Amino acid sequence: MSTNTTNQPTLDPATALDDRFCAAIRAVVPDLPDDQVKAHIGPSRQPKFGDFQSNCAMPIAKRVGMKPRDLAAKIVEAIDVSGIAQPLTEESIAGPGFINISLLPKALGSALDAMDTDQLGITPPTAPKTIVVDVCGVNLAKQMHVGHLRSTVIGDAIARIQERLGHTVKRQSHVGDWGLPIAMVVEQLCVMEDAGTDLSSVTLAQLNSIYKVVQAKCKAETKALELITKVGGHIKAEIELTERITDANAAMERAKARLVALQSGDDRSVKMWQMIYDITMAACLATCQRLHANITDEHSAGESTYRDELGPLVQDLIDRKIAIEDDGALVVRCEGIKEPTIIRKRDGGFLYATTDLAAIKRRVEKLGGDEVVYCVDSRQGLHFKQVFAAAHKAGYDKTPSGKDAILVHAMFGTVLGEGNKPLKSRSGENLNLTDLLDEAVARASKAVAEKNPDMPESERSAISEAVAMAAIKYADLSTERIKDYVFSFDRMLAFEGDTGPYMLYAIARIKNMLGKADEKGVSVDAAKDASFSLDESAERALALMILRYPTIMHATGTHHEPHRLCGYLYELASLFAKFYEQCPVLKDGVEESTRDGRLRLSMLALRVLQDGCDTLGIPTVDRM
RNA sequence: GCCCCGAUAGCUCAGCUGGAUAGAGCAGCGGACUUCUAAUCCGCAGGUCGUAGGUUCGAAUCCUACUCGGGGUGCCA
Repeated sequence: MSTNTTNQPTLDPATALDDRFCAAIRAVVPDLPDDQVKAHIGPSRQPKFGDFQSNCAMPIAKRVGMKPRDLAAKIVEAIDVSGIAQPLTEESIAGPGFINISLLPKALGSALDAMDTDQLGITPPTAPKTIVVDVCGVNLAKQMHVGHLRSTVIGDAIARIQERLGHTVKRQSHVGDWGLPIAMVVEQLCVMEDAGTDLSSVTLAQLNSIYKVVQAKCKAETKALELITKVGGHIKAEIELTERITDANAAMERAKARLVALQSGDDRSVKMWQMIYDITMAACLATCQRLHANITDEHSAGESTYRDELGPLVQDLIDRKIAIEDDGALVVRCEGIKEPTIIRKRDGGFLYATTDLAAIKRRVEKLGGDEVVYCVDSRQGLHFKQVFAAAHKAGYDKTPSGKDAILVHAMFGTVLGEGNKPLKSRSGENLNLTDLLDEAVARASKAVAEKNPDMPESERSAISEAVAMAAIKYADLSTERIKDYVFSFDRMLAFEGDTGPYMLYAIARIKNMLGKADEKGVSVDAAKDASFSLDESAERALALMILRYPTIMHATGTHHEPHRLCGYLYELASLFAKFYEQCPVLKDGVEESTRDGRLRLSMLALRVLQDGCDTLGIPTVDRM
């Protein structure tokens, strides 16, 4: 595949080389089918081999029955790389048939010039798409826990990346705000109010404990009773259990009745529900804001908003014989999936698959999604496989233009703690996200205070907050999302090596340098027109890395894998640190043209780092 | 039982969709701050890429089987 599949002019010299190589291949092997004309251009693994290499000779030679080195020789003879690279010769061919390429310094400079625009080489797509991203997904009356961290942080990053690429993004938070569990809480609050409890200042933490209590209360331990009855002889235990089950059943009945009342719009039930909704969302959206996740009220699309769409949807599926009755339940069967998708229970109730079908329909038909990306836990894998297949069978994935929308489950693994077990609090419950963030900030402020003893308290706390969020978000984003990852404060906030703070440090250093330039009377503005300084190997390495930015951004977007961009930014920051050590900029004795050329290179590196962090949703700081 | 996912240095992770001698960061050892921020940089050491086959010029990467770990699997979400 050519690197330039999106018909966008890319400034990466790799693209230009790609074109020249393809032309040469066509000239040398005219009969080769188009889909096999591939230049296989990539950056060199090692600087001694040059800047780029083409691996095209080996696969093509095999096709046409030539020796790879002979074919490479012919390509080298036929190719015209003038204006881009040093002329290619026999010497450029190495190993089994690699063709090594060194850019002309002039070409490297002009490629950087071309990239030095507001867009940093990422040009708008010729056909922008509308992409719906399912993020966050909190539940009413429940505090956010670590499980929500990934959906929020990764989901927001996926959304930002598509926005950066020039697509229209619509975030949707599928809030769990409907159904029996919520009705249980509503019922309990009604009971409490009847008993004279003042509910005007209830917090989410309190709702969370009420949620747990009512869950336990309604859970009938029928299995335990069966067991005891079977074993026999435990009359007392049997009576106790029977009583508890009777209580639980009664509580369940009241909850079900409350659900019916809520669904039919009963005034008091709805008011109580609204109160729970408001309290939950206020707290959760505040946490999203703290995480620098662009998720607000307007992105909330709770399950409750689909309530009037479920009945007609199910009827539609029945009418078109897509859904069939099976053992009293209504199911959709899809080819290649053993498990049927149940969309209506025997008792007539709908399930989460039903709501998700309605969500796909709305997201494609109403929101105009060409692509819908679900950033949800990998344990939902089968569920989404079923729902996507069912939606396709029903045609709910048809866009207004008649094409099938792309449905993607961008799944992520579990956050693990010590012993590689899912991260829990000491009491064994889900770890509260706010507590986790507070802990990170507490640790960050220690380090910030240590490094900056003279800094005013207000600035210090702002920096601590940003550094902590950057550390947590980078840790979450920088590994392949499908894998489980081990959460460790010590590693994240050691602030050394491959961490969020490393990136922030690189940015702060460049900004500081630019500030120093002003102090020294060196005009940063004037340096913006200087020609890049590219003689030193550290400068070239940094420049070549900068040029890869657009390509990396596209790859990150097509795969919905933020860790690709993280890895790139770390390499870029790392190359800048090397450049910083090896190439003095403002120090005495640096020639003016070199100084300005290095200033300009630093500024461009800064802008790419800043843009990359912004695109990932990682906050940055001016000092640290 | 069936299905999905994972396994790479002591630890935590990359490896750009098949390329040259498998790379980082921690931890360990040794160096570099009167000089643009040492939250940095340089060097040393550390590997049977879970196992066994296969595909080919070439495999951590693709195919098959197995082992171990995680998850899912008809009326919760």
